[in-house]
Amino acid sequence: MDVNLNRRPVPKPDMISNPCAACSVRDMSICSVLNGDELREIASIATTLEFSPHDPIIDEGEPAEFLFNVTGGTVRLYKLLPDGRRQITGFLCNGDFMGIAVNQNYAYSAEAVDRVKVCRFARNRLETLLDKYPHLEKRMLGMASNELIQAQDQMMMLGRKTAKEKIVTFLLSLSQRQVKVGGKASPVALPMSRTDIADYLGLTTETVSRTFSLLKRDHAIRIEEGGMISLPDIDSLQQVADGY
Amino acid sequence: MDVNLNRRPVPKPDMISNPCAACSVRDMSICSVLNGDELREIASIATTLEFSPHDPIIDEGEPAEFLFNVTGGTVRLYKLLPDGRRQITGFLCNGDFMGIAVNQNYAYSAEAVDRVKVCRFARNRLETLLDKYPHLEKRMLGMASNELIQAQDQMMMLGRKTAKEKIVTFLLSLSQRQVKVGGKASPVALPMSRTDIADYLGLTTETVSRTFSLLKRDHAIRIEEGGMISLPDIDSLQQVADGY
DNA sequence: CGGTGCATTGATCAGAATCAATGATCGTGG
DNA sequence: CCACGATCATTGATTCTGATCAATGCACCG
Repeated sequence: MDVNLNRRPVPKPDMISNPCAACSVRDMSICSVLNGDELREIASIATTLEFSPHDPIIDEGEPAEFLFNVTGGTVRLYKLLPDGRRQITGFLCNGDFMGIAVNQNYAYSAEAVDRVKVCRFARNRLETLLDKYPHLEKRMLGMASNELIQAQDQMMMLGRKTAKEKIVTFLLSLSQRQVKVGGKASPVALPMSRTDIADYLGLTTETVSRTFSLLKRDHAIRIEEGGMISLPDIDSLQQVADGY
Repeated sequence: MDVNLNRRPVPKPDMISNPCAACSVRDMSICSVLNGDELREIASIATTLEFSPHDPIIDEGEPAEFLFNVTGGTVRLYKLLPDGRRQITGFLCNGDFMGIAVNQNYAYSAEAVDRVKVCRFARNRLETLLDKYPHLEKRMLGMASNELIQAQDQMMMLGRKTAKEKIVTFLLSLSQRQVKVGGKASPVALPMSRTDIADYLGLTTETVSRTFSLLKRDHAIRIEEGGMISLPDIDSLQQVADGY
């Protein structure tokens, strides 16, 4: 997913005067509701950062000083129990906003899955902007609503679906996400490890692996070059995911 | 949707001029940020309704015409799979807002657990008010944030906790809720059935029942008059809930 | 080449589900 | 007022899904 390994892109002229205007994920992010001047203003409080795989981005419990917009790569959000059990609450990518669910302190941790680019805002300065631009605040509320809906689907998955249903639901959600950002539905990229998938679905790595093997055997999925997974019959997978 | 079975309550005098000012849950609800005039205004677009146990309040998939504030009783939010498996995504009570996680259509269903009172707003009229009063919108965003944090805790519970940990976590959350609305921590009221608890925790009724028996045997909980559950040692229960 | 980390596969186990029966509670009507 | 039925909760016996324990395979990299 945009693994820009070595060099960073050479800034184009318009990126210097108004970098956010040239942002590739602007349409999907909170920034989609901002006009040119507003974009310039938000650019002035934004810092772009890059993270390597496994780098921590935020730590649960720390003061919530910053909010983030993911502009490249994949981020995992997770919580830990004292004995080390981990629940990944979501994978974020292009355009996703990180830090809505925050009071004084972060309620979860975040790490880079692959090479990640983010846009970072100081919390208090972003809040000033929110006060100034109610339509930005409205946009945030809209994004929070969507996250809540997703969270409920996730609860259904964790509480009531079988291992097979979970895996298929997961693959379909990745597929839909790819479509939403303008990609193809079928060969799905899996940047995260089996352990990550397990901790997201409430399973173990072994069960994830076995379930993949099962789906392969039944020709419900096929492994392509570079670990991409193709979904030959999305409709029938959707039936499986919904428990029919 | 509007299943107001018999009669509605007789309004008291102050409820007529400004019913919301007298609302017992105002401090906890979205309305806490509104002043006298604003309260009068929101009152003008609000309808109070009552529901009996098991009455449907909203239906997943229906157009999201209304939003609600719970002012009494307990509401269960849930989603269903086609084969009938149910996941309860939350129990709402006094002061909770219902409908943040809503686009054009409701993303979940809601039913009355016991006798429920709500304040109902037409969605479009409430949105007009949100545009007019940015601090109300800010309040909504704050409530949405809190719901997201809760949702993440819920995911951790569903995905990674054992049956015993789930039940104890659940009891403690009820206890904390009681404290938040000004009640006592220890004898906890359980208005919902074992089946509801099971569908909330991703368990079966039998497992819920067995786990209660286990906790009773170990003197971790005690059943009081009227089905109230007392928690003799909240600190040690907290240890269990956190998986130590 | 050998090491390290990740994925797969196998064997066994355990926690919770399922199937089944009994018990408690409550509302209703005789 | 009691008896009956309905609903819900509890308990027991058994099954089964997914976890755990363990070994092997595979790819990447110094």
